[in-house]
Amino acid sequence: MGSSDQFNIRWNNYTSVLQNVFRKLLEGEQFVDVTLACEGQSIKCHRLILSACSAYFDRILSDNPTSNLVIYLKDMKFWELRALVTFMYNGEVSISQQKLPHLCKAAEALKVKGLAHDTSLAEGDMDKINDDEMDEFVVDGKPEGLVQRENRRSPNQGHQKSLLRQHNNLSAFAAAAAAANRQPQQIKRKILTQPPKLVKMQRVERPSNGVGGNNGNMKPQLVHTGSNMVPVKKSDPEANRSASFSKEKETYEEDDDDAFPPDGNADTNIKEEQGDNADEAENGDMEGCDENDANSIVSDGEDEQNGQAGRTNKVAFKYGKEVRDSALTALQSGMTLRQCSETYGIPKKTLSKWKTREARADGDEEPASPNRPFRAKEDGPSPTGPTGIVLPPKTTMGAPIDSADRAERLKKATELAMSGVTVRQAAAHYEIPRTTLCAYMKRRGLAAKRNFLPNNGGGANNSVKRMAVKVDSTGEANGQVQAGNSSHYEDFPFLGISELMNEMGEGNYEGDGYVDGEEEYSEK
DNA sequence: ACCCCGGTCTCGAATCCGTC
DNA sequence: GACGGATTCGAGACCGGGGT
Repeated sequence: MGSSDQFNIRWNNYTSVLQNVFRKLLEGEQFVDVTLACEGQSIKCHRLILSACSAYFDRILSDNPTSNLVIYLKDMKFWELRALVTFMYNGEVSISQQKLPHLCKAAEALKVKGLAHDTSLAEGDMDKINDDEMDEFVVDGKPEGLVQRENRRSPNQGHQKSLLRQHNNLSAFAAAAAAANRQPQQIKRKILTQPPKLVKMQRVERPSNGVGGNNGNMKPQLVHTGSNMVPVKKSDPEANRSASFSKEKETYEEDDDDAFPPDGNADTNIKEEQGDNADEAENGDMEGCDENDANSIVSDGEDEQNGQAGRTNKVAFKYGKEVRDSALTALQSGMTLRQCSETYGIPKKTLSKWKTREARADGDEEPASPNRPFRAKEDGPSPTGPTGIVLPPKTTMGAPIDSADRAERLKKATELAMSGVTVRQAAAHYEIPRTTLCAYMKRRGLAAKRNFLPNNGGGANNSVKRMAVKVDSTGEANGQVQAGNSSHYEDFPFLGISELMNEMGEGNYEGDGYVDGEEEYSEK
């Protein structure tokens, strides 16, 4: 590569790191510079975060560069405020279904990005805030008497807990970074009264499975909490202690609104994650099963290289991978289950299961058959690609094919697709569903350039040049090797996948898969 | 040790869509 | 019409935990 080539340096877990930082800043009340209050209680926050995640707060804070600003939110329940703050800092919050409409209305009122539909306040709204509401701010005021709220209880009294998750609050954070630089000067207290218009929430069910879904969708998503939810018995006095932000998340039980105590805390139970990896699972790495996540390409490859049927990080280990490995090592070295359990704080049953599974894994068990192994059809004539490239002879395959054969065909089809034959042609040639081949290539960071037929003469081999394009999380070329760059076309004329991967610095691709030690990327 | 459960995650495949 | 990409859904594997 030439010295002028551009490199895109990416911090794969940037999102999760920032999320952890945000959470710690909130927990420790470090650098807080604004206080939100309602119902006689308050939460110390950061202008930067509020401004980034709420168009409403953004405008308020922009107009009031005051240090230690205290904002009273009239007509808002403290639990709503706390949940919204949690949402803005963590990108997600757990809440009972029956309280969901209340929270969403509050989010709409404050224009919380990721929860409110239109997070950008219309000009008219801004004017209204300034003219009508800001005028009502009073210095050193106390919250007015709570207005009797209308009965907004949803008719749906389901028992399902839900998890609201925000996907893109970090981008909003970056966009509003300038707000952090506003220099506060004086202390004021203000009362925010009537919030902006309320918009009925649209409930969007998260697919129970699948990788597509609504990733990146800013609409509120209702996600069922999983086994990570730790139920807290009401009888447990610890469970009823005052809520604080020193915990990963908060679970709001399904108490009636009337049951809210004055301090708004008694119904707030704490969900505490028990392991580091649980945190990881909650963070962006697995966010919405986002196949487009920057980590996906990396982790995918790693998963497949570890020989565990591509299933290492599919579910985060609750007790942490290091703890798990240490415990297993201890067991293998002769430590009893009981001793190991006491040492690592892991239930004996869980340890036993780990041990059993580890033994199975070491036994070179046959990998599970693919979910839907594509089956070979009867042989047909070898097609000729639109570019005139003569396809290699078809191999005779029985049906169904085994996993090794399948992997081999996928690999060869990929090479073929990268050599100047269309993906469709390559897929058809090796009897692979086209989309399967596309997904296979995508997971390896290989995207076929659009390959339309030449229309202005020239030999097929000259008019259609293909190259590998390393794609980033959004599916766009990340600049390492840009498609459409003629100079790069010169650099990579008709390179096979092996040469391409090596040329792009991926290294160790030797035609038999990505070589990591001895392990080829394997398909289950 | 085995089975079951609810939940999570990945992959394969079908379908739809925009582009040329 | 051909093409590649995005979306969506079903299937299967694995997780921790509980029960037997």
